[in-house]
Amino acid sequence: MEDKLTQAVEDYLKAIYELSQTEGRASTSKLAEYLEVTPASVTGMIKKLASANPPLVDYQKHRGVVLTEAGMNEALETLRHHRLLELFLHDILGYPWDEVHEEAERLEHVISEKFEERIAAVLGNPKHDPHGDPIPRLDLSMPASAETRLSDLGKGDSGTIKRVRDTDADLLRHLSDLGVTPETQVKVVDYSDYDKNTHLKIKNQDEVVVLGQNITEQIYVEA
Amino acid sequence: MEDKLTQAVEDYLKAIYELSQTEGRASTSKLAEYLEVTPASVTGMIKKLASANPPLVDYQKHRGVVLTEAGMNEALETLRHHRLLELFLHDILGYPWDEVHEEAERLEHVISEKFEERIAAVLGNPKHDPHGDPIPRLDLSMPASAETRLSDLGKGDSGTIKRVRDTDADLLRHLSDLGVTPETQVKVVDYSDYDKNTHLKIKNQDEVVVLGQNITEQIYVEA
DNA sequence: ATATAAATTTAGATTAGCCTAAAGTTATTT
DNA sequence: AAATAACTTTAGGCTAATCTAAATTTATAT
Repeated sequence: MEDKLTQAVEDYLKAIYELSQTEGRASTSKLAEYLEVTPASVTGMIKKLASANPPLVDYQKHRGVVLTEAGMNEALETLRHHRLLELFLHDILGYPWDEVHEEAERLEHVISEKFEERIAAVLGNPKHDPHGDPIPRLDLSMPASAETRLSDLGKGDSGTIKRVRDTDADLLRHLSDLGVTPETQVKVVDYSDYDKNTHLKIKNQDEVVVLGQNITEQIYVEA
Repeated sequence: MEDKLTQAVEDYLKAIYELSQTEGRASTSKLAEYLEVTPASVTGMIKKLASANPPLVDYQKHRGVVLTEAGMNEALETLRHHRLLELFLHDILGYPWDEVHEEAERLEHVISEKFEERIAAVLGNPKHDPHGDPIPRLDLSMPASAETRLSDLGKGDSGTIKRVRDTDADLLRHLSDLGVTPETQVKVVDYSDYDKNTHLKIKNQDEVVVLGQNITEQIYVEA
């Protein structure tokens, strides 16, 4: 029962975790899309996860899956690896913001607990990765993190950028160019109901930047 | 033809490289022993390597394999990853001498060229790993390294430890305890023809240590 | 030169994770 | 409540890398 998990299993658990954040449960098709495999492959893997010992997911046919306690722990462990690695690549090895995700995606499955422990120490047991995502602690509890989306702010509201979803490297590069990175203070100077565009004044910068809703929904702030 | 190699293929090429160092060629059974798989598995993989495009080994039935130019380049590339990682784990993350090999063994297959480039830069383009093994350069040429074995020294000879074979963690721990590590200066104070034991005086140390031939053959010195 | 031992190869299975195509289930619309 | 659309599962295959067991080849010793 205590066999080491394969990389594919770790990826599935992480994906189920991510999708459950917004959806509550993870459907076969959403998982297939997220992992870029066919739905049939997902069904196959889900069955394995559900009949593992201990079971890693609760599975009801045609109704998708939810992580069990055991599955959640594995997902958080992998997530801790991933986010520590992202920060390590950025802070210690000088990777740019938008390149850390891809490299961490491969390394996370391969590093030992010792490696995890060492980079956590070198980084000073950090709470957030370079995109502002919270890093699960050693006991797998989660540090608090901003839940207000930039898209929720109205005209005149101010806040500090805390977090940007990290899956799209192009978007990260774009935001970095515009100066929209964690800890930046911003103010919504205008909002257009017609095209859902947010006009943003960035502290210490003259130009006002305009962001579409698809982008402002990916950015979290603290008022 | 330009597909990325699998981890197993990289391991085979590296093993063939290592065995070829001492044997000139790599036999099926030696490879099987080295890689801890059955000879049948080796035969299967060897056929694949030989019929790859471009071929990675020259294969003659019942006569073992030799690396081709292409195979040699892949082997050296993986070796560069491995040895850079060992030094990185030791110098930057504070791993003890005897634990770097195992971790590097897994990471070497997964890091990108960027990661390689970054750690090489952080380490200052080093020529040797923590065991004294030479690190292939970016162009895959090899820095010079000591070729005289400690077992070749006679009574009264002195030298500086330069290199210890890195595959056996217990041995490394043992030598570390005894104070036999790279750059240490030593003198052979006695040699027993009967039991092939070397009696070694270590600079700045009172006790004389006794090493069997199986060990002194794994250690390289510079006169 | 024949028998035996050692090394190697062949043949056939196994496992993990993926695929396509067909069949079945659930949800939505009229 | 029937038809259609959307989603999910089943069934059967594929590839990579391994295994065991049997067959073959090479080397060694009488």
